[in-house]
Amino acid sequence: MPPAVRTKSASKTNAAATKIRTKPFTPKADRREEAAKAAGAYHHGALREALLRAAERVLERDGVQGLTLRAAARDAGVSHAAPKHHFGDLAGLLSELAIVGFGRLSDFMSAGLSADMAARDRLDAIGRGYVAFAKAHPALFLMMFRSERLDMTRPKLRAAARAGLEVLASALGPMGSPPSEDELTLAQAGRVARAWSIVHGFSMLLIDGRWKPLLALLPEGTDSNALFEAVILTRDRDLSAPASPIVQPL
Amino acid sequence: MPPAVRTKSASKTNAAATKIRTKPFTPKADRREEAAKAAGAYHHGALREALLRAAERVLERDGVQGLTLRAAARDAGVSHAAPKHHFGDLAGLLSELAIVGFGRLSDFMSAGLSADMAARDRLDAIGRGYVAFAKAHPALFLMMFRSERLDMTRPKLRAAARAGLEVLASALGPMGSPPSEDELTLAQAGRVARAWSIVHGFSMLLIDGRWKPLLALLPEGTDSNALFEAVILTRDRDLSAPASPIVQPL
DNA sequence: CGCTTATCTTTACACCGTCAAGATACCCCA
DNA sequence: TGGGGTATCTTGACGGTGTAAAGATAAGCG
Repeated sequence: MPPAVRTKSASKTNAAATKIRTKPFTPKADRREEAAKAAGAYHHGALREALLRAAERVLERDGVQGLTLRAAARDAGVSHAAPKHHFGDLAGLLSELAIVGFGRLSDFMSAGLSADMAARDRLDAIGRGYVAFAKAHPALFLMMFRSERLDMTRPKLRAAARAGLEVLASALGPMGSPPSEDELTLAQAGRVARAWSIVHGFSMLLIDGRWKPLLALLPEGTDSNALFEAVILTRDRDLSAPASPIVQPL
Repeated sequence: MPPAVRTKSASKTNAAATKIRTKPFTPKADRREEAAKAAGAYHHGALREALLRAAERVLERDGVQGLTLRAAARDAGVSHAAPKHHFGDLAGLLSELAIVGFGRLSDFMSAGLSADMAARDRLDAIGRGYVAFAKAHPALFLMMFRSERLDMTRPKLRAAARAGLEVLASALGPMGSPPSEDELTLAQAGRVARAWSIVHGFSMLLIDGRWKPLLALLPEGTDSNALFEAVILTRDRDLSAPASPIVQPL
């Protein structure tokens, strides 16, 4: 990897570099850790949460490549091996962060919903929320869908990832009840998969900058939001599904 | 990073580890480099192409995480810094590999086409090719859409990436001529973006294993191909576009 | 034949993840 | 009240990585 910019707070432990000292390390309590930490204590007290916040800061600052265990530890003001006790390894830290990310994604998806919306308006709103989340937190979004760096065996992560899918499916019809207790028709699954593919593919390509050539062919000033609205407008005409308002209020 | 498995060919230079030797290194010509290399020569002769092939082998063997400059050099049987001269840095190697990947993706997309197909059949065939490529070369596909590891300023890479988009767009109507010379209506762009989003999102989620929870709810034995066919079946009914057979034969 | 240049190796450095050992502080129970 | 056990955090080490610089070799060409 390239030297990984290290945008700030690099020279933090080299001041007074005497090796002999009574208190080891003196972790420089000026690092803003709200009040959860006991102001310079050897034991941090809330290092786990502090590391998660630090990891997210690093993610937003340096992107998905810049988020390393050591960078998160650095940003939290602790030693490079401190995360080990709380997260085990890098996949552990990323997985925990991905869990909170999926929660936030669900919030974005249901943010534009109101109880009196028609079924397809609900779907549109959820899709807009999905893309808005990807746009607001691109690095976090990418990280959430990089299975090779996550630990997908963690039940809480699997559950969090599945919850997002269910928010989406909830707008397309009853997805737990109809034929048998928990069997889906292929047509139902196709609609869910289509909806998810559209919003996910659009988001991925947006983050990766792949819409730029297309936007360049459009009238001056057309942005990605307008493009996504155009995608929505060319929607399926045949919601031949029940389309009944069985959708639970959410 | 974890020790990066290093599946084979690890003990290759430690035999006869005498530091004094007339011929340095003796790169062990048994590495199969077809005939392009002069059998153990100091100068490889075709190292650039050999490194690209080696990189692709590593990619298929160890995934997108396992592909490093040193791993590619190892697999090609040269020293770890050898790629520098040909590719500059890691982004250079990955970019060159991505270029051949985009070419192959285009081949997959047009593989199922025939001249007498209706417009929407062409679109379906192209989409199936897109997903088939992602399934056949998942690691390469992922790498092609990881802009942070690529060098998107390279004109050849930009052109290669754009070519894929144009194959897709060619099935949706004339995308270079209609209103002005090179302006697109928002509706046209919306159809292109929708089609690309669907196949790309489906592929990404497929590689990442995100369809498993959905497939588990479907009748026993339903695989991802069936799911994608279901996605296609719930297609747009309104191809209100010209739908004329202006599409060039390709 | 000898010089120039392209190609490849060697060495070195900073950063990475992870492990093992040690230091410290908290907690709980005697 | 104190003391031991344990959770937490630091230190140091190892092999991995990308990449820069310097040296060695071969190829090409006058």
